[in-house]
Amino acid sequence: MIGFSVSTVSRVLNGKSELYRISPQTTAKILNAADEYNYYPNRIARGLRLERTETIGLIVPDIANQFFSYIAKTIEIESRKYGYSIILGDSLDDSSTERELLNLLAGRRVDGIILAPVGLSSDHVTDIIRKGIPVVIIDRYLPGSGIPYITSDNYYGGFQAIEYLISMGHRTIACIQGLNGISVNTDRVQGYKDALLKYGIAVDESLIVGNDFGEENGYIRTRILLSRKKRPTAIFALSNLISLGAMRAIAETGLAIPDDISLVSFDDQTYSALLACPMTTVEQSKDEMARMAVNILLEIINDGNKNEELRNIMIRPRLIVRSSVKKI
Amino acid sequence: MIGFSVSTVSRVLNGKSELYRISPQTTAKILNAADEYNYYPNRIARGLRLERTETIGLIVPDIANQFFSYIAKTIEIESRKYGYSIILGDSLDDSSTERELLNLLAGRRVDGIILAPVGLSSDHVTDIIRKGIPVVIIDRYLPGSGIPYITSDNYYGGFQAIEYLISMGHRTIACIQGLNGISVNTDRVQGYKDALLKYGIAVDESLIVGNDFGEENGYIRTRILLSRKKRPTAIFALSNLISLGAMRAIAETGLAIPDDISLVSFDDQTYSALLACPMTTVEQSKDEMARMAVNILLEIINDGNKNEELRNIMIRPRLIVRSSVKKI
DNA sequence: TTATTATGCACAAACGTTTGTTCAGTTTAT
DNA sequence: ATAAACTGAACAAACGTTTGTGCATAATAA
Repeated sequence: MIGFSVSTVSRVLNGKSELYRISPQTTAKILNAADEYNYYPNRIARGLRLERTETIGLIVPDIANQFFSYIAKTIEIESRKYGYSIILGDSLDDSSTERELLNLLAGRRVDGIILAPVGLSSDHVTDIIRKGIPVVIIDRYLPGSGIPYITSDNYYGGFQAIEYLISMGHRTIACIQGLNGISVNTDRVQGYKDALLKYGIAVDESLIVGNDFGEENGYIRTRILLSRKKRPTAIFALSNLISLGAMRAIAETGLAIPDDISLVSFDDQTYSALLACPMTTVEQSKDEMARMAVNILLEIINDGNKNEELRNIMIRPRLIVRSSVKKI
Repeated sequence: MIGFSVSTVSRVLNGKSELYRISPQTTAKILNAADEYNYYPNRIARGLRLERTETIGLIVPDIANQFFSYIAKTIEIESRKYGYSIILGDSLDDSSTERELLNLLAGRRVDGIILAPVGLSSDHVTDIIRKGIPVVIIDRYLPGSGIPYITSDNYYGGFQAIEYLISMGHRTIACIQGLNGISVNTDRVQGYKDALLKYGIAVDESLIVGNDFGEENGYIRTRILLSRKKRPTAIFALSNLISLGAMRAIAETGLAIPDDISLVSFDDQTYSALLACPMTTVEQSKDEMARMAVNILLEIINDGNKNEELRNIMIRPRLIVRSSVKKI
């Protein structure tokens, strides 16, 4: 650069001047020169030497889904505070793509991975962890895997929603599920069932339908539900996409919310309050989930996660009552 | 690994067996071993040696905005096809954050950057390009900078929207702008003005308000517009966020769309059709924009962008007529 | 049989950092 | 005046690849 050895420059730029007894004059000269030439160290070389890339992999099933894009935003901002960058992967709600992304990120030597998993199995995830790359899971958890997670208390959310519907006089409440078997879904459905039971309402399994968190599932299942002889008075949609589909189906059938049918949805969205009928939703604290994910992951990266109690977190969601439920 | 030198392994794994006369037996052995031990080359070391990280930086003003998250999704998927990963940066609609991110990405030695710029100036971008990192700009363009861009034909979109409003009998049409001075905004407003002029309607500058693409701007400006003595019969909102804010303001004022006031918005959204009043929007082809951005960037990365005509692209938007405009 | 060519792989340098160690030159203590 | 301790910076190895080159051994040609 300007006559000093690279080692000296490196130490100065890393703030280790006095640790290695670099004179203040030299330090100043190097700092100035770095500034003047707009010099930024090559992070690739740095990563190779340090075996640490200051990079976090983020895998979500659908970044275009506002639930995940909102989380991604907070994760990016929070990570950057600590010098970490985000490598983004969209698993397209597909297990094999998720697997591919995990390997890709491992090859890129990310320091850790935040994963919103798509499928039911956790083998490919534990494979990655065995390679020494810490993973924390958000949104869902993989029971029995021992992988740290941050999720909403979905049982509580489901329970609250149904309790509210019951308090509004509803007795025939349909539930349009997401992917069966994953924790998010199971817990919400369990909350649904337990709330019904608490008020002495028998669970009608035929009212629990669907197997996908997407819009199409919401649409199709609602069409079918609406064509039943004994039509439910309310629908509990387990995702924002499902509720979007449900709304489309309801509108196409010529019915109105909440007059003809009531609707409660999981996941509050920017537009929830502005819909044809402002929607009553179960709001998950995405910000908190994202921030905790980053902080726990960094803790594991840096300290190996001795802090056992930080491994599994459930955040209580909140019912936002608007006007998509009719009192009957 | 299994008795062969690293160089041999490298050549085999890169498919250069016959080029370097590695015997089929050796090739097979190495391939098997790599598979068995689940070996993936260290992309950091690779990046250092190759001076090519197969990584693309993506900077957007707000990844939680569906417009950008949708684009990000397509960019990620399209890039991955070619072996590239995405490093995501959210500039928070803030110029200095954008600058910081550009330097960060340069330090991380991304092979190229796709940028949806926030501000008016292009100096910090040309700095990056001078460092040898290709940049392509999406959504907007920076006039005079010579930086390749892919954008919607915003003039056309604005023109179409207003022409439609006029055909529905509207004469007093307000326009809530985004950030003044940037191309997206200027072009849309120019389309607005020229359409009015074409039909002999004088442009009333006091009807062109606002200076931000966010929801808050839409809200405030609409509140003010609605309180005018001579209330406009229609509002043209230059972004989806602005229209969300406008809707909130209209609802709070106790008015209804389209009976009391008509609304046309830029940017079609998943929920546009499902709003209180299904919204008439100017849809931008985000998919196409994203895919072209990736392909043009890769072309520049690989061939240095000899192909001059691919540097500046305008994609025609499409007016989707729903029911947020009343015939008067 | 000997010279030539072909075959199959290993060697070593380089990419740009970080960091333990070395080593002059200078100051302090005896 | 000499030995000891300190000061300030350079040297060199290492991180895991890729790739030009070298070098045996085997196959072919003369």
